[in-house]
This record gives sequence, structure tokens and C-alpha cells, in this order.
Amino acid sequence: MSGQVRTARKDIESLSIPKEVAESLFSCGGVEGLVDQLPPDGVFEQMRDWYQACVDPVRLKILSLLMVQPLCVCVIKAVVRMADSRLSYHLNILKKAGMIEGEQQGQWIIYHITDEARMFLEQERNRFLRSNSSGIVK
Amino acid sequence: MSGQVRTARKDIESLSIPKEVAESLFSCGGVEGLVDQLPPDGVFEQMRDWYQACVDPVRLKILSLLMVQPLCVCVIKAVVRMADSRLSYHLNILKKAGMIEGEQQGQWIIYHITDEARMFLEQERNRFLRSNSSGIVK
DNA sequence: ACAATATTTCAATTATAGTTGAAATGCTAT
DNA sequence: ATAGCATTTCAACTATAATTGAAATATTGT
Repeated sequence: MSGQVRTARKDIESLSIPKEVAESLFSCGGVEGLVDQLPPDGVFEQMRDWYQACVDPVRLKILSLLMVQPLCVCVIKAVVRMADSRLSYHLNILKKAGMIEGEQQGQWIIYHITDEARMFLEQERNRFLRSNSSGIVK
Repeated sequence: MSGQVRTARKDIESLSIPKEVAESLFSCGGVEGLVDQLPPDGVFEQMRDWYQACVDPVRLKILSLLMVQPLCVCVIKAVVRMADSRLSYHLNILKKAGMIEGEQQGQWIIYHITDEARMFLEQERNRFLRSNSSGIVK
């Protein structure tokens, strides 16, 4: 325990940092203590995959569309107006991310949004409304 | 009004879609009605910019670090262990996205997370815990 | 004015993601 | 089996994002 404290102090002293930071950094165990509070790197990569799927406006639009109701590809296409292969590419990214699922229904494939994605988007819609209405944004 | 309904029906008939989809699509005003329910494209682009900042594990780690306390660049660097210029690049992306802010304090620049970003990350942490514990993921 | 440290900027390179059109697959009805 | 429609796959290409090392800027103490 005193070993840990000594390490923390050493970290901090060897860095030459402003004393404001140094104080609170010291009280949380120095750089090592800080690192201990972080989730393992795998968590950040899982999170990344999710945001990766959300990083394209086309995909956000598709998700927003599927919030209304499940739709076959041809209807989605009628809304977003793009080449089949391009749309398919984006659908596939959403599918791999676990945000949508497709079921074959005869000739068609009907996509629906997953529960996780719906939860996320509802959350995000609220957050967005909150920031815009309270004047934080703009 | 009857004109709108006629358009909706026309959209749907000209598309040749499964009747499951057709029924609910018709009841929400066809493709046009669907489009009307979507936010303007600008919203998706605003959202994109936010997720763009979150799409890199390095940046998520930095945010997570700044959730603990404000830190100068050199301490962040001691945790994430990368070249100055690379770190600076990522800090700049977070700054432009409005997720962090930096204040010069003598020789150092101390970065802190913004309220919006903190709100978002707390929300996301909860969502993550919920999905993992309720067995939705894995 | 000068040296030392912290941080950013820049230009060149490399890596990743998105687009395109053609060809392939899969289902349905004839 | 063949034709027609819905959707996906593939390979070549284009566009965007990330990394690197060197140079520039800014602040402090001498």
C-alpha cells in the first residue's frame, strides 16, 4: 500500500505538471490509479464498433426509418434513393453491428431495428432535444 | 387530403412489396408519409459529427480518462502512451466535436470534458451495463 | 535574449471506408 | 427450365481518416 503511494508520487514528480492537477491526481493514486479506473481496452473497441455504424448519415437515416416500422429493401431504397449495391453495403454494416436484422419473406427481405438499437436511438433523440432546447447547442 | 392518400396508394402499388409491409406502410401515408416522419438531413449530419469523434478507441479512452478529472496533455500522454503529435491530433478532434475544452494554465494546457460529453458517456455507460447484465449481448 | 519544456502544426505517407457498375444469388410464378 | 424481380457480392476505384517525424509556437525561468 505504501509502495503504491510511493509509485504514485514518483509518477507525478517525474512528470512536472501543474500543481492543481498534481493534487487531485495524487489523491487518486497517480497515473497508475487513473489507469486502474479505466475499463479494459476491449470495452472501447466494442463501443467503437457501435459508433462506427452510426457514423454515416445514410445509416442514421435508415435506422430512423426503421424506428417507424419494419421495411423491405425496396421501400428503404425508395426513401433514401441510392443504388442497390450501395444501400446493401450500408444495410450490411448495420446488420454486422447488431443494429438491424433481416428476415426473408418470400421474394423480399424485411429489415427491422433491434431492441438495443431502438433503445440507443431513443436515448439519443432525447439527449439531442435536451441539448437543443436548453440552448447548449447553437 | 384525398390527394395524399391517392399518392400513398400509388407509391405502394408501384413498388410491389409484401402485403405485410404494404398494410402498415399504407396506414402511415406511404413512402411520402414515412419521409415526413424523418428529421431533416441536417440532423443526421450533426449526429454523425458526434459519433465521428467517438469512433476511435483512443479517443474514447481519453474521454473516459477526463471523466475522472481534468488533466494536462502530458498526463494524458503518460496514460495512453503515444507520440505528441498523434495525441494532439485526437485531442483536436474531440475539441472540435465539443466533447472537451482546454485551458492554458501557465506552461500547460488542461483539458476537461464538456457537460454534453459527460452526459452522453454516462448514458452510454449505463446502456452498456444494462445490455451486458441482461444478457442481450453475448 | 536564451535555453528548456509543453503543445500544436504541417506535409508526406499509410490505412480504412465508401462508391460504382457488373455479375451472381435466391425466390416465385409460368 | 426459364424468365423476372429483389437483393447481395465482387473487384476496381475514389475519398476520407490516421500516423509519422520534423518544424513551429508558446510559456516559463535564467
